[in-house]
Amino acid sequence: MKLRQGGFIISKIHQLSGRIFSRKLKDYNINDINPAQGRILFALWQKDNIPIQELAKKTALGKSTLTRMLDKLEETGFLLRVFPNDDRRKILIQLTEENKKMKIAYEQVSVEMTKLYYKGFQDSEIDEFEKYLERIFNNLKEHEAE
Amino acid sequence: MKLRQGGFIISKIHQLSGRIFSRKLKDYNINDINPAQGRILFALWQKDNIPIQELAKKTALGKSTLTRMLDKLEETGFLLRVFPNDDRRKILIQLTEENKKMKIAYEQVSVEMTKLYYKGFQDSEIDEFEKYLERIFNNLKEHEAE
DNA sequence: TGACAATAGTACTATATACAACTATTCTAT
DNA sequence: ATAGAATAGTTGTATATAGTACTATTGTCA
Repeated sequence: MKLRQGGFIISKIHQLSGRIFSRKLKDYNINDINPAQGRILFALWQKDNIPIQELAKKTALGKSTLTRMLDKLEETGFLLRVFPNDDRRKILIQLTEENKKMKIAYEQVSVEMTKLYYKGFQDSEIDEFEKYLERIFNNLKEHEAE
Repeated sequence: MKLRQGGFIISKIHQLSGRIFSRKLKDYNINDINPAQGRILFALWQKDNIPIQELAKKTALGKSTLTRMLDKLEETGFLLRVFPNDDRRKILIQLTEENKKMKIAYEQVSVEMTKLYYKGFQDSEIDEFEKYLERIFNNLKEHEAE
């Protein structure tokens, strides 16, 4: 079989882009958000009012990581823990109004990042690429679920 | 502009696959190799006798991370630091015979991982996907170099 | 209906990784 | 020929993230 190194390259991209991203955040004076928190917010902006367990799946972060990061985001006032009546084991995470400024700045950085990422790509290529990524992610998720 | 989340998914894949990979390593009783060390060896298997700086680029790990991981890999006997005469700032990293057993086992796990990753992919799709990855990695590297 | 399994979240602790500051060496431009 | 810039690597310290063990709650099936 041919030598495949997709995973190797993905790790490298993750690490390199993480460093670039956090430098960009600093340039925008966003100092109180780390990568994990960014991912949490990003997931919540798409849909909030969800339990921690679901957030863990959407961000691919560990539960224990979630707990800590949510603590901090709650302290900063970006979100709330809400206790539903139907199942008192669960906790729902709700965004507050507070995070809207953050969202705007953060998304600006994301756009810059995306431009850098996909420099020289045509839209159709990006579409195709991201479809591949989804397929891989699903493969891994299925494996985890077993 | 359309919402792009390539970076977001890549981070998730990185994290998820990291966890799966390290569990697999455990199953094969490879306990003394962490992700960074795996990446270092993987890079060295392709070409050794290179300075640390170059390894940093090839693995996208930080210099200081390299120092520490190389210490451990040297302790375990998987590699040597060699001091060239022409430039005494440099140190070359050389593999020892010792790591061959490790290499075989590690590559077996890699193959399993790759199968999982690319489940349902045709060879041509993998080729295309990995080309995209390389392009993105190069975009980021260029940006770093500036 | 009650014992035991499953699920949700948290706390403790260990590990992975990086940044910034440092030493040693080499390059460069006058 | 030498002062200052650049490069290679290391060390001290800070942060990110996860695994495991724990508590509380809910589901299940004899």
